[in-house]
Amino acid sequence: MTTINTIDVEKGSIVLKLLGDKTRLSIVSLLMHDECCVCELVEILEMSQPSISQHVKKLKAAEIVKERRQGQWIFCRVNTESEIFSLVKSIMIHFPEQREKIKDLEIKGLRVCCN
Amino acid sequence: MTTINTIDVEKGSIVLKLLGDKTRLSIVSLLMHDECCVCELVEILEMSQPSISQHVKKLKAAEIVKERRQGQWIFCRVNTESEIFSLVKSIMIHFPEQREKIKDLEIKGLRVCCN
DNA sequence: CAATTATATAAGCAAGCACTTATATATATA
DNA sequence: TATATATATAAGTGCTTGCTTATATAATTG
Repeated sequence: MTTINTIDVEKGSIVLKLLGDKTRLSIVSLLMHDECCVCELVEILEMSQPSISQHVKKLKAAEIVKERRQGQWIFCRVNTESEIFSLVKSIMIHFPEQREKIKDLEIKGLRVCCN
Repeated sequence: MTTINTIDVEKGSIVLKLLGDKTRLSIVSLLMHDECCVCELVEILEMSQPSISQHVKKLKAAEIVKERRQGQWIFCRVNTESEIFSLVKSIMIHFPEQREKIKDLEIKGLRVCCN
């Protein structure tokens, strides 16, 4: 029998509250399979840059996502080293993949990492 | 390869937002292994009756929990028939079991279903 | 160095939320 | 039928949240 490391309710509820927002859930869903920079998220989600920036900041604070700077861009990805990653992963498998959204960006020539 | 029925972001974020509250997360965690009536939740969580009642109402509206009236008591349990149950289950396995909380109630003679 | 592009931050605001207190409803029982 | 117990609901309140606009910072490029 396999056992899972449990997360305490206090910490877990913070993660769930953060993922309980459509925009943030979409961001994490996008990042599950690809690295994305903030400007790509702005493009895909059709939201203002400050709004996306604030959401990413919250996700980072909760260790749900990680950032990496490359030149003027900040690339975001899911923080797979975090204590809460197993919870995040368990949740995200229930949502549709977003690969096409990123494919669409590539087709439009708006994908940053293609430069 | 096994596939999972996906949930749309709109619907899923509602579930996550609801579970993103410490009290509601505790309620669902308690209900994962036992049926409980509202007054037992009030006792265990040490919160006011209206507050618990309002939380349960929200969980019911989102089809996370179900109710069953027996006399003057309303017994709550997790709605395992719901479309979103697989998501709920995936989440709840990450939190510690709450069986002892209910055992404690039994010891104190406050368990309703023992009557 | 000036202009451009990407991102972050600050301040303000309207909506949502979780509680409270007071009261209503529903069932059980003497 | 009156009282007690369980639960629901309504209204009020302060805190939180997600956006907006404006501005700051940081890296790039001509």
